[in-house]
Amino acid sequence: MSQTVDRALSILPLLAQGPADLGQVAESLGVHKSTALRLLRTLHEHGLVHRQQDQRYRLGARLFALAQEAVENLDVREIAHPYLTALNERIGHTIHLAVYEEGEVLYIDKVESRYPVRMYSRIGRPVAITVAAVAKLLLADLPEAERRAVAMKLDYPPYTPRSTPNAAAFLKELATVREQGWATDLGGHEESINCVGAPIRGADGRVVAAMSVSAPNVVVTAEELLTLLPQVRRTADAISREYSGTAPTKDTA
Amino acid sequence: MSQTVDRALSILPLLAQGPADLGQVAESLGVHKSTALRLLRTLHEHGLVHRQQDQRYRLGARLFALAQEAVENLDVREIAHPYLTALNERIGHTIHLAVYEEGEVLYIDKVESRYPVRMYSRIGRPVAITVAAVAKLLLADLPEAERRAVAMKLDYPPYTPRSTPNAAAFLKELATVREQGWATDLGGHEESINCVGAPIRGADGRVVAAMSVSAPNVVVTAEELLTLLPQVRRTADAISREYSGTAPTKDTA
DNA sequence: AATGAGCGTTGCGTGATGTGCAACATCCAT
DNA sequence: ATGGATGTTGCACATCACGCAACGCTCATT
Repeated sequence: MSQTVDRALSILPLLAQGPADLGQVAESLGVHKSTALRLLRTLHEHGLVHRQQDQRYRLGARLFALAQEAVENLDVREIAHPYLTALNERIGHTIHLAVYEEGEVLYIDKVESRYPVRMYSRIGRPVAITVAAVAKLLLADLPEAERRAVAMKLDYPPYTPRSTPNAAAFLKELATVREQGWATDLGGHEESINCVGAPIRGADGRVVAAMSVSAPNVVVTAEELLTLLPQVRRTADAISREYSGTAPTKDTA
Repeated sequence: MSQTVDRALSILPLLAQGPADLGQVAESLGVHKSTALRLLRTLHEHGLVHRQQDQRYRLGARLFALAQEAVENLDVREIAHPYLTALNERIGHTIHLAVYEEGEVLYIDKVESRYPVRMYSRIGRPVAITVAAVAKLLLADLPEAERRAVAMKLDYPPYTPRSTPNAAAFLKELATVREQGWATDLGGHEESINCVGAPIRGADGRVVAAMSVSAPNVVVTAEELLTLLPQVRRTADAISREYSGTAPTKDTA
């Protein structure tokens, strides 16, 4: 890996948190100001970084454009969206769509309870990977080796008493999820929130995305939420069929 | 400018056009394959590029996550404020900045006529949503469905004879505003006060905020106030550019 | 005004670091 | 089996990125 590029790219997440001046960037990277300046200039020339008139640096328009392209390349999202809104109109609760990439699980779409808007709320944020239903679905489908590797190097924050406590429990849960073909998160992230989720599969049977329905238990109990599971699975299957081409392929090749 | 970083960043727009394999990347950059490999690896480690099953490279979802995080941490108010005070110093009248949130329109900044001091008189308070210029601008940009839903469940208080009387009239007004890209409130809230406003847009073109200039018609007539429209729009556009990270400065090219 | 602190910027000598090469590893089609 | 196309590795060279130190600038303080 290239040191220079590595440093330059490390600036991006830094600036994503908010504007920063040259000194702050240099300090965060642990390099001399002149070095940071050169890196920032290069990023600036490519439009990834923008300089506001107080001279502080921010992420630039080019990065937003690239992000747009990147998400357009995730064609699962495009295909799934109408199904998600349709399901949302029937059952009303919040619906998430997530993908696994490079050790992370990311929300790539969200349909808010009630309104079909607010699409850009928490989309893009990494998921609470050890507890979320969608995360379990995505990780459960990884090859044994990678699954173990990922599970081992995760942290297991005790969000609630029902959070997944450690790697062993997580792997066991993943095995269950893998077998039954659906997943839940019953108060594992926030005490009062329950989720049920189902996988979306590509033509080769591999899980390419996962969707879930979330609701606070003041609105529906966990048991009631589970009665929605068939609808969630049917929706996920419908998306899978369209994504992998119209033919309702069954067996994993 | 750093050559290595420059080359690495040049890969991103390349991949934005679609997936590419190592050879194609190397050729496009005019470098040896091994060099391209190292750059791609570094990008990969930062999650900016993703390797799909056929080993070709494409843009990574991390880009999306970064952009998302960046916009969440962006503060329109902070960015807009210097522009608002600058405009205020030129034209003197009261200037408002407002955003839409959860069915409401809220003032988030205000520069008082005459004094460039920030007065937190009504900041944070909901706007007279059926008549204010900023409210029209913000609601006009909502998706059709939500716009109708909001318009329907609003009250239409007859502040003055010129107030918006009902949902139908309001929706018609919103259509006009949407089309022309600016809005007015001519005595719709208080008989003697007129406003002209313009939208502030984010990188994706969506309206993230709206600004307006207000003046009592004992100081300037409605016609005179309208002559300020170009300045208001220019200011709003400048804020939009700054907000979305579009570089206004051009020198070394 | 004068002083100084803080910040961004510049030019430069040094050597760490990125570079291309060539050989190797895989895979697939012939 | 054989060849070609593609991704990967290790290495010697010199390019290119590094930190330093000095400069210019703005702003606040005296």
